[in-house]
Amino acid sequence: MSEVSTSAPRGDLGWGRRATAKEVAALAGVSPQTVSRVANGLDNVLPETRERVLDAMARLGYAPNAAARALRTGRSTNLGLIAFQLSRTGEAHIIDAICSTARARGYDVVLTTAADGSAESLNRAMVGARAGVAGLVVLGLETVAVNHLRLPANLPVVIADSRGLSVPTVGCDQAEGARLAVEHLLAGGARTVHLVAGPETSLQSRQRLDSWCQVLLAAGREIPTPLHGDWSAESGYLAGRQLAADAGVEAIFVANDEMAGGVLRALHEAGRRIPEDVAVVGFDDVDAEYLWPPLTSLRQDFRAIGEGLVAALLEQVATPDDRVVGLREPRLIAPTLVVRASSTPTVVPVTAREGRKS
Amino acid sequence: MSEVSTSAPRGDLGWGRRATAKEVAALAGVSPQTVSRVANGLDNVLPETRERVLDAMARLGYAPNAAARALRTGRSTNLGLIAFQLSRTGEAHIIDAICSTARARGYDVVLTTAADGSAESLNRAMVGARAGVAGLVVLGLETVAVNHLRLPANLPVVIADSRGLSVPTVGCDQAEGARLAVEHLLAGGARTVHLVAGPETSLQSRQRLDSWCQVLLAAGREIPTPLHGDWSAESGYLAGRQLAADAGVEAIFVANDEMAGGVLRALHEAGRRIPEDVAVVGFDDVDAEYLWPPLTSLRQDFRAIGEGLVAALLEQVATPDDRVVGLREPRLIAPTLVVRASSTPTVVPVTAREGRKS
DNA sequence: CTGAAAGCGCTTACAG
DNA sequence: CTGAAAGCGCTTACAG
Repeated sequence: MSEVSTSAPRGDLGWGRRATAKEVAALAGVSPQTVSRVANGLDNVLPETRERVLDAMARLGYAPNAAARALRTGRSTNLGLIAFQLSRTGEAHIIDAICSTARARGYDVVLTTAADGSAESLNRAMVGARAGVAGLVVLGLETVAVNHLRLPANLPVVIADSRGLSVPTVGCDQAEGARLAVEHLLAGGARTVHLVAGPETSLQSRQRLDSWCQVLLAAGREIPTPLHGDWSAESGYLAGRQLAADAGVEAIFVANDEMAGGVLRALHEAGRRIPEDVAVVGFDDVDAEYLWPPLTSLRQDFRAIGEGLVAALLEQVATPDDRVVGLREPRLIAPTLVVRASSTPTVVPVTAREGRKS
Repeated sequence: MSEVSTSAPRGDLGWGRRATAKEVAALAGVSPQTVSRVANGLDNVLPETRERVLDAMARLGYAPNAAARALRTGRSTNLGLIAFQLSRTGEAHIIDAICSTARARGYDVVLTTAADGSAESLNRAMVGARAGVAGLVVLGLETVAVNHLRLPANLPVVIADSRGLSVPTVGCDQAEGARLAVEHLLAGGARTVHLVAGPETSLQSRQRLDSWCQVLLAAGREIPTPLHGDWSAESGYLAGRQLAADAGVEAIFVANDEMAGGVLRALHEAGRRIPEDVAVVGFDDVDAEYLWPPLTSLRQDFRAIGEGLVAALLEQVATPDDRVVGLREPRLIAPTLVVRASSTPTVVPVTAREGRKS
């Protein structure tokens, strides 16, 4: 570990020292509040004056002190975002959408990661995150025990994919997704559909499971015992090995794509043909297209979910008092079924067959 | 879209209104700075007094106003984080590590997403992000034109995976990774190794390419024309189809796992056996284990990279003046080769063969 | 169109 | 161990 330590001053001031409006004012020969007007883009400034101020700002590298502004106005331009397992499937996509939407609306996003999706973990994260933010977006609620969630008082909050909480919610229509998956597999000729669900404590998993169950019931099919994974590919693999050992399994609905990847591997290893012997459908449509065979999956509109969350939150923020304007039906965004080769032998990418049409 | 709009007041105050130290002080019968002492955990407070204050804080739900504190102390507890394509492979893992490390050190992370990895895009993001943060972590620099990067003056900055910039750097040892990949494939018997690189403008891709080239050169092997993807699975698929059409291709090093997924699909579709006909190695080791066949890949220690970035940044922040203490050799974190079935026919998961040992 | 005054909530010396 | 005073940098009325 050889470390060449050199000094390379970047100016006369220490790190934290930055030009103030007062200094800009002095340089431009105006008062501080004229600087403020220019900084905030107000139009009651003589063009010539504005020029002088802008020039002085540029020369001093001025940027308004966010803390002072927040203190004075009482408004924060920070939105708290609580998430966990960013690397998991859809979470990163939603965060991406939240960030760009927030920025477009003039807000910064303060990201706090929770240890897991339990109520305790999220509560802890919310305590840390609530200071100095205009509102809170909570992602990754993974618990059925939503009543253990302690929401900060006096702060707008939206929670993705929750239910039964008195806060606005935006999320995927899990039930609709599961319905599409099961009906697609039944339409493909399977007598029934096996399920690899998420953790039993997961709200989302529960919703997908309930819907799966209802659709099978409505169709008068046998309802197999669902298996539970933890959303990881490995857990899907383990579940897949169980299902691969059962010759009666004709179709599997897997509650997310990562687990579906594991299921596919287990089926390959057992020599089961996909989809001829077993048809598989995943959920999320992340990386599904380049699994082998390409995985039929439910595409979530993560961008719409992220945008919807920010919109619902800012609606609250804009409300002068503390009425929960958004206490309403959850806003559900329907996923769409993207059919690929893992569930139908006839679906073959056209590009892949060029030059050797059968 | 039926929306039930109900009012549900959560207290007498509007959203933004929170208890102040003054109010806590009045309730506890002390002065505001005693409240401040308690809030900051100073020990020069009589235990009995502390109790009264803590009680009052709890009753009013007091939390110090972050903006006021930041303004007064001149210190920010925010770290700016600039990233793009959070959903891409390793980025989310690094961000996760950065968040938890930052929080453990008492900092919040303000996340800004850039449109892409170009110098212009990152410059724009930095302008927005530099206000009110103690320092900046820049992720996702994807341009070879690092000299177009305009770093904010008077602000500590660390950039992941950069080179030739006068700021501290922590990143993956790309050259070492590529070396391991190529040598592994050559050791497997391939006459040479084809490359599916990232974009030509990517610094990381360039480093992997250079190393690939050098290792082949040193081994006296033919150097095939590298193909360039854009890191996406689809671009890997397109490159894979070209390579699959060439019967001379025996081994492929793909610069990330997503593209490798596309390459595998193209090889499957062309009927090439993996690894008997073509051996494949990816990079990042994200989701590699559950591709089919399981993909040999270079595992990056994303957590170490994230922690290293925060550590390097806070080292700067702690420096009283603006010397760049960390202007040193980049801190490189070596990836490790995880060998799986995509590169060696002998590697078969033990668990998968239970009960039918050949 | 521009400026003097006041204050957001906190913490840092300084007294006692 | 506790409190009165001052000020961080900005913006919001209010004058002119």
